Amino acid sequence: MTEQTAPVSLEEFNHRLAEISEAMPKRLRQCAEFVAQNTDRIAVSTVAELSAGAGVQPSAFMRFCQLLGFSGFSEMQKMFRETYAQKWPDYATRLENLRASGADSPSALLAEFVEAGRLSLENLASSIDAGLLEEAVNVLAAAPMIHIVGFRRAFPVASYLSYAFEKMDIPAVLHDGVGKLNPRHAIRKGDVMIAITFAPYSQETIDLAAYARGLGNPVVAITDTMTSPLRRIDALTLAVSEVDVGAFRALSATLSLAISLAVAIGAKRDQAVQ
Amino acid sequence: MTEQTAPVSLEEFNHRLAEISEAMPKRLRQCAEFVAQNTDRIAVSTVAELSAGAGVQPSAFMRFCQLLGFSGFSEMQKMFRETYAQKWPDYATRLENLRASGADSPSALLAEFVEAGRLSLENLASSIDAGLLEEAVNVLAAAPMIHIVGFRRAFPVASYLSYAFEKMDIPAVLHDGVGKLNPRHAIRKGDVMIAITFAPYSQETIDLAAYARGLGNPVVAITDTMTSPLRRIDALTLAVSEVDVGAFRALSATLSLAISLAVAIGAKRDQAVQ
DNA sequence: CGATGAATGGAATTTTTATTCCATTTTCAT
DNA sequence: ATGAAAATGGAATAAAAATTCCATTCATCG
Repeated sequence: MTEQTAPVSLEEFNHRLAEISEAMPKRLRQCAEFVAQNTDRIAVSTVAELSAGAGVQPSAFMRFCQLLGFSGFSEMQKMFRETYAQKWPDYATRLENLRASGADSPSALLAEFVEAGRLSLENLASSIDAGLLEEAVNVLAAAPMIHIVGFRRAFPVASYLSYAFEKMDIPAVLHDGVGKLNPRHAIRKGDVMIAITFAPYSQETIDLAAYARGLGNPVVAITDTMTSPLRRIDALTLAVSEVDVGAFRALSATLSLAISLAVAIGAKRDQAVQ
Repeated sequence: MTEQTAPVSLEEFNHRLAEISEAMPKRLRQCAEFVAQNTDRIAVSTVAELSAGAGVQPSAFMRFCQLLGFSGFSEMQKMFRETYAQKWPDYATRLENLRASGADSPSALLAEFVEAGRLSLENLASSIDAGLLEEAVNVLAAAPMIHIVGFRRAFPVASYLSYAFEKMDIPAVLHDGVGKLNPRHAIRKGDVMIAITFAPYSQETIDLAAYARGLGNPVVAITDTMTSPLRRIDALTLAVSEVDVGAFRALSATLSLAISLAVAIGAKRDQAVQ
């Protein structure tokens, strides 16, 4: 009376999982959640390991397998082991495969961007000036209000920072240019600004940063080179260089820097409060 | 008196195998032969299966494992399973250590995020379904208009896509929720939507995607697991899992996927025009 | 052509892992 | 609140797999 369907492929499996995982009791949903996020481990793990990962008892995991239509864990694992061969190759091989799938196929492109991202991250880690970064964190952690500005390619970074600050209850405004309002009046003396811009530098960002600097406020710049125009206004400059793919440039390194900055500021503030 | 070396990586393993397989007795050479040709099965097979495949007795296979320097088959298999599995398990621990050792300086944090970003990119490369990706590109390249929706943590991704499409002169609208206008009327039959959301999934995104789907329009989802609610509305789901640092999660992999998608769409459209 | 030591096959044993069962707790409708 | 049904945890049991052991075979050398 248990089985209705027994998924025979990954797609079927995922489909079924999505289909029924809503209507599951707590523990079983935990299993679904964990499995969805760690599908690749099923083939090489034991019930004990997986159930521990999901934070449930082995017996619960067992029931989960049965709910999906398998007779038990072994049968489910068997399905994954059979489809395992393709997933096996390691990162390098896999990247090769993606590349090989046709010069300008989406997957080949993805492989390029992944590689570029990894290189950018490496660069970032080795080129960042720890002293400058720490100084920026200190200045920002002490700020009564943080203003964030960044347009065009820098806007995703700005909005991500804004999101992170909101999550951590750190007062921050994102100057997003909506409605072409003049945002300058929101900037008070003592506030700190994070200005983000890359070549070709957007004038609005530079202007706003210059204005803030004119008030004597500190400005932290996230930009692409040390010779960026933000340098001229004496901003605390954090330089990130992204490796590009053809004419395109991703944001992996920049965003990693941004999130680190945000979390470090959050940590610092918490310390200060205690 | 058994062990001399115990290989700890695939390279070491292959090396050792080549090194000693010359001087092996018949049955053990059969094992070596078979293993060299079916390395990928080791992680997911039993001694019985492998020995049968090699045409020898389980006990012979056992001796083969020991000759290679392992205590037995289990130890050898463990090596293969670990090589395969993604490396995040000890992440929480590492962060603990970081905190404990007082090394939660901004640069240490940055190092963590960089590492997490690199792992996420690796995972992305090895988990993406090339077929699905291509399908998504095809659907989007043919769209008269692309609608992009993503809030909160997904918003940077959405805005980045919007920027990329603008650069490439691809008609696209970013539904940014400004002014709480009801954006549904902008969606026409035949348009395609890119919906981006991560747990905890934002209702607005799901609703809008469901609405578009209700019109019969295709929806491409960028989300975190295969069990995401977007799956339910039968969206073309591209799953990306980001490795997180403590409670925080960057966007390296997601953005790389997004930019690849955008550029691939641009390329495809250019082709079509010519 | 034997004697000796390495190699082998297969069964016995041990260990690990999956699965079931049931007492207890939680949830929910009444 | 109260009882019925569903869900859960944990231990008991069954099954499967790994490992060892030893009698037998095979190759080698005097």
